Amino acid sequence: MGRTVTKTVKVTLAEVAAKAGVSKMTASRAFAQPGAVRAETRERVLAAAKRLGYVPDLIASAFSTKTTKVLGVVIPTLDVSTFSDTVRGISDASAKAGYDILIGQTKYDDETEDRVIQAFVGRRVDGLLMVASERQADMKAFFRERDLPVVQLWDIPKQPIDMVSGFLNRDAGKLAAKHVHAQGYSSAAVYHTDLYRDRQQADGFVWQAKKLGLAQVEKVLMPSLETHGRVSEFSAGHLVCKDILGRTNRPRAIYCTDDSMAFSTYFELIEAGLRVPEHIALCGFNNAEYGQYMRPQLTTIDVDGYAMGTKATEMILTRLSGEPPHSGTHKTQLKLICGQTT
Amino acid sequence: MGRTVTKTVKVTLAEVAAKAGVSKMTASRAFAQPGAVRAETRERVLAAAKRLGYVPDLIASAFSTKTTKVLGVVIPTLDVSTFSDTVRGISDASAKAGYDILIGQTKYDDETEDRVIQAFVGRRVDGLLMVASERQADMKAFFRERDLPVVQLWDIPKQPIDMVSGFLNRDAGKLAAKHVHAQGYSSAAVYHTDLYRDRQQADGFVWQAKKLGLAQVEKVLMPSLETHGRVSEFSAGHLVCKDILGRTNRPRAIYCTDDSMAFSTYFELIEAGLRVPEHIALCGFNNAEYGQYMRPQLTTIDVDGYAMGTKATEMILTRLSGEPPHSGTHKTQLKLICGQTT
DNA sequence: GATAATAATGGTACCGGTAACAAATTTGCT
DNA sequence: AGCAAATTTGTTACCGGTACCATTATTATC
Repeated sequence: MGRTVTKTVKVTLAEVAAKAGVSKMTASRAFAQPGAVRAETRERVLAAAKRLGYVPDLIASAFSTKTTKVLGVVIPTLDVSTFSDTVRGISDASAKAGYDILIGQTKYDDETEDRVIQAFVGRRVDGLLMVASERQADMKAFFRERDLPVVQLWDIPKQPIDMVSGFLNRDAGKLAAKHVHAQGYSSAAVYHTDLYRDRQQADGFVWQAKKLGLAQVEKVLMPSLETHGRVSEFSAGHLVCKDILGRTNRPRAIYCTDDSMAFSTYFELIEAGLRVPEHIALCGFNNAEYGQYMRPQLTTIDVDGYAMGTKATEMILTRLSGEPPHSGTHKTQLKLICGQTT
Repeated sequence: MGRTVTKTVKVTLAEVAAKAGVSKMTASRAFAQPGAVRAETRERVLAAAKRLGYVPDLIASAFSTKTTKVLGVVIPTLDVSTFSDTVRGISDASAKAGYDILIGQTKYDDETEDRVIQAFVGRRVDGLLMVASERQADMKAFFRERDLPVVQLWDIPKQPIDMVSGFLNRDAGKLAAKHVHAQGYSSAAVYHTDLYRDRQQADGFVWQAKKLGLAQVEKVLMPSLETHGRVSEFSAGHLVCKDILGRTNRPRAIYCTDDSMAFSTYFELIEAGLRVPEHIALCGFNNAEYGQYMRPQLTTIDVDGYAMGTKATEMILTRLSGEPPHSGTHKTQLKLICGQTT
């Protein structure tokens, strides 16, 4: 009983065509344009393909058609859950349309970002979805020359590269401030990181709070939260609490530019003997799931990251289909989720 | 005033070569094998490339070399944070080696899984990293034929397809049971979902608990936690608590096969007037960050998902480099993190 | 039944790199 | 200087699909 080593190294379309007794071209059409081939012929080709275990070479196809059916997703980091819903939205929407996605991290580093973008362009992605970074104007020409559709996410830049699916981070800060004011708190502080988006939120918060006449408003920049190469805003809670306790006149309400920061701050405050919201009110950002299941439920700002992702993908796909997109900018709605911490 | 449309459609290597006054081949080598070209020539080529804005076509390169420098990552879902550390590990390790990653979701559906794998194979990925699913034996031949390295993650299947970077889910359950026993609790229950990995953990937990002589051990399967297409184990807390309260003889300790379940259960229990761990001890799984920053700190089992990802990637890369891999299976260490909920 | 219109199929070239080998140039050595 | 060895550069073919156009088979029309 001889062992049959099936070295089916790789089956090409030519072999399928030969087996089916048709030309390569007809075999190709049987897959790509089923309507352009007689039903009987098509079935013969498909049967042959199945029998031989043919898997079309998408690289060769991409090489020939100049279309990869791949989208590139550029995000700062996979560390935090901030972007996970967005990526999920992109993935779902892409999959539905038969596209695959390449994901690359910039690590908040310009050089790395360039490298990732360069790589994706080199891989001939059909479109690029990237979380907006501060430096974008100079890329505009680069993408336009290549006729590569781009959507920027998580911000609405003043000078967008191309399309946008995001929101104004200043608006998030403003929304938080409005809520703090509406709840009747007369002083507040916003704790934020050095990230562009967070700084924008902090600015918006202060601007709005002052406009509404809050007696005292502060903006507190957290030091770098990097611990052995990882950034975790959870670790900020300790610092936030320490800062608050160290103040002579404590803010009555605080806004943290991320739920993870608000979350850890909450427990630090409780441990320090302060009550939330009786002594200090607390508002986070991004509607993390844990915040909604903790008790008291965390007040936060919901960003529909999933919709932001699907919308962005749809914009790309619409552009690729040749139709003119309805609008180059899609604004994601922000929603304040009032929990029990304010 | 005529509008000058700069249609720099695409610069090819041939154009760069012409500009530099060398052959295509020499230009190619200037990039791929810098040592094989005279320094002066190389610089001339690189200068020409830069001047023309040349971006190498990685599709053409892949087509020619039969090597894409892309790895495929197949995970059940991007919904939950379970796999995010692993993906991050894969991404980091891949990027370091100059590889890019395609990510696809199976949605815990066999057909979808097949489609994703088929697509990745069609895209000629150099390697495949996939979270182990229950059905794998039949794929073995498929991948071997194509000489495609595969690593399965998050489990150590009895009949692995190829390489493995994971752990025995039964071991996680056992570890939890040992801890529960060591803490002196004499009865326990494990709450788990219908997922294969969770069932394995539950089995391990019961097995070990019984072996250690716990008076009473129960296994409780949670109903499907799907809500408008999304699975969230956070929503299980309510059910877990209700189940516990409904019992005549409550388990003294409970193990949830995911931190999100343990987390929401904790708050439900507290709200129901039970104290943790005085009335009921609680142990989760997967060392989610929020669990470590909440107070009381959640007892959990740490899986080094990041290392699992980097290790898996290294196994693939080693295989691709031609060296024989040290071992086909890498076992990720499990570690019990004792918080204050047990 | 003959011709025109339409549908189905086939032939050829090409996408942009690189492998493999050949040719030319430089270097080392007596 | 002269020749072998080593280095550098060039030539050709090819990877596996698909676009484009030519050809053949089928159907419709009078």
